[in-house]
Amino acid sequence: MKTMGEGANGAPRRGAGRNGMAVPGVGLRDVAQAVGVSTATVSRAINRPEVVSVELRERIAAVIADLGWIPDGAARALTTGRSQTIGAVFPTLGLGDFPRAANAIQRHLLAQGYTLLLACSEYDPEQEFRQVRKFAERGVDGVILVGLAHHPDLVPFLQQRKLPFISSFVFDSARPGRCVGPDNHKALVRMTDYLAELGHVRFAVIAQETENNDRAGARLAGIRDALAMRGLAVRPQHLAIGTWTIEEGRKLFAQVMDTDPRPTAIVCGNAPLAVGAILEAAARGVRVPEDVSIVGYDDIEIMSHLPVPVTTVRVPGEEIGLRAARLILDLVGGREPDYPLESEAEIVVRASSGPPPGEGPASPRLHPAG
Amino acid sequence: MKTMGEGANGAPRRGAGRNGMAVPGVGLRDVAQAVGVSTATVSRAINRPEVVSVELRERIAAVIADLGWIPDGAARALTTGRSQTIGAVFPTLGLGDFPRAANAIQRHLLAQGYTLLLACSEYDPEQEFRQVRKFAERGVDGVILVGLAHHPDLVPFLQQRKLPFISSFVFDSARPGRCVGPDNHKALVRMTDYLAELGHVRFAVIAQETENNDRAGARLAGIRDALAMRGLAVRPQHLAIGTWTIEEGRKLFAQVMDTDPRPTAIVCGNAPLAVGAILEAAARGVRVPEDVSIVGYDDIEIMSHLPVPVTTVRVPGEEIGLRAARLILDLVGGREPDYPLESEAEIVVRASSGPPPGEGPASPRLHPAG
DNA sequence: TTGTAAGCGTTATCAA
DNA sequence: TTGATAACGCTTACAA
Repeated sequence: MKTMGEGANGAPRRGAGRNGMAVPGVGLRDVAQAVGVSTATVSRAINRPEVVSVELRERIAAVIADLGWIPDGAARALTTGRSQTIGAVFPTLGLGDFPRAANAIQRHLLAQGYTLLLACSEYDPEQEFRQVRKFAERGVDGVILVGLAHHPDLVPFLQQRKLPFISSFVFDSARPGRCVGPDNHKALVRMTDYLAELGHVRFAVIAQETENNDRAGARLAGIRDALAMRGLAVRPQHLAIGTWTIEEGRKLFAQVMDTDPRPTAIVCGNAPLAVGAILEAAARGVRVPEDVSIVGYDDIEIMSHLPVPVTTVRVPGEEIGLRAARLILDLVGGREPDYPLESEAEIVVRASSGPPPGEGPASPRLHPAG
Repeated sequence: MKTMGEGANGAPRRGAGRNGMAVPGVGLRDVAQAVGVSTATVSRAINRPEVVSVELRERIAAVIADLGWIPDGAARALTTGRSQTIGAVFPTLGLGDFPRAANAIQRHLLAQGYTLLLACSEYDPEQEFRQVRKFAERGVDGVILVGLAHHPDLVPFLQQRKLPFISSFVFDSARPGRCVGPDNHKALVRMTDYLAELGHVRFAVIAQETENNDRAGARLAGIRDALAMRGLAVRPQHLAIGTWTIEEGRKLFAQVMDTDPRPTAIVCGNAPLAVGAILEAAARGVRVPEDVSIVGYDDIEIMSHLPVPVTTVRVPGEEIGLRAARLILDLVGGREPDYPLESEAEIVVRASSGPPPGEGPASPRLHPAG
């Protein structure tokens, strides 16, 4: 068993350069050597500059730039126990506000010196869990999730490892401080109330599967609860569950419209479904909102540009992303958030919603799709 | 100076548990101790199982599962010099095929045990460079870029560090083996030829800024070259440059249509611009394709569902993502790719394109927008 | 303000 | 097939 002997002898410690990471062959030691100081000093110069004399600090900076040295994140993570890395798992990147939020998260993290690890669950809890495990392996300092419904082992896993995590795109007053987003239930209560006040009583819902999607579930519950307050309910044949494509929206729209009695208002659970519904209505010659009102969820750009602009719930994806990033960083840093975590989900009223057809002088209903 | 003394004495080496990474307090050593073997053996059991006796391998696996140990990526990266991590910088996640491709990359990387670091450049070369430097710091094993136009220092930076990198969403026969994607120039030559053969001679183009976007530049050049072959050119007032929103598409459509003579065919440089153009045409009562043909780029779902389905260039984003992932992994592993790197960009003809209005019996042109 | 040297949790090189 | 142990490149007490 021999001693470490490292600074002691200028031994055959490092040749021209091993590969390793950053710049092949240039490490902290080389910088230190070039400047003529110890590695500790160089390290301090980057991490706590105020503690190093100005003159030295500048000399060090010059050499670092000159050599093009970049600190090795792995080594740094190993010693500090922090990777300066946050993992986020989204259901998908191709839907609604997710890309916007991902972008915002990434931007804020970068500004704070953090890097985002991004993964998709494809609405599969197993896959989500797998991604999170991978993140843990990569040593992320925190995890951003979407929604509250996860693999049963996921939360215990995170807790056991003392990994801070938050849920985004949801707000649940029961879990303050760990959620950022809108209250999905409340948002759809409002939307439903809005339609009910317009006079609608026959509601149809076309939405995503709620199995592994608590947000979709909360929205559906919001509709039901708001209707129940008025003694109303969605007829079974007026409830159509599917995926999140325009194609699907067309299909489900057709499905709920081919019923008797027809609904007078259709609430769509996500943006593509709403787009599909609007487009299918146009294709079938169903007038919106004269024959039927259609409302959506998520105010993506197309919503306001369709031939019939769509009344929808505006979820501030950008804001949610920013707050999610701030919150997880605060949690990682052991700080208490002092900003609002619930995002207002605003109802944006556009041309696609109006009073039901039977309103006022009982006008004969058209059946252009028949 | 003292000796390492580690296995020698069961010294006060590790208490109940430091924080560090993975599971607080359980490391490779703990597993080894629990099984009653050396750390080396446990390490081998995970990395080269075939070299460890079956009996032992199983015992080790059991203990690992039991203790919930997850190898520390930082430590692993430090010793191996590989982080099992790939960085990708996209211009944005909210446009065309990027989300799809990102998704595909991520999926393939995960399947190979890699993790994706994702960042956005927002079409800013400075920001792209910054992101790449961050990646280098994190020790990524390879980098996926979009396009060929970058910050002048970017490629030298990558090369100096011997970091493998590829360009996606482009194909340039001059740089075989480092690009995956469609030949943007060729795609628009084809599209332009298609329109020219329909009889069009007055072309308008509404497209993105080409400053930091070689792909947009290549597409524009494709249009110009194809026209030049026929002795044609885009009139200055028929060239409108902007961003990538539906709103912008409407505006630019209006702009090029408010000219005299009007174009008979409008080529849009990206999907939102095309959507905007189609929608604005509808709003203005301009008939498509009777009054004007409109074609786009990127076959996102909405393209085929608009009131007038859009003729467009279908870029196989999923395929590009998958190939990008394979290619960068092959480069990292020192393998030669044996699969095609150029993706066919197919022209999908839909209702938005047809012969120019003046064709055949010189019919009087309508000016419904006037 | 700077230097010394002990780790951080793995992998990998020898030997056994 | 397994074990002992020296790195890996950095940060951080502790000393000076």
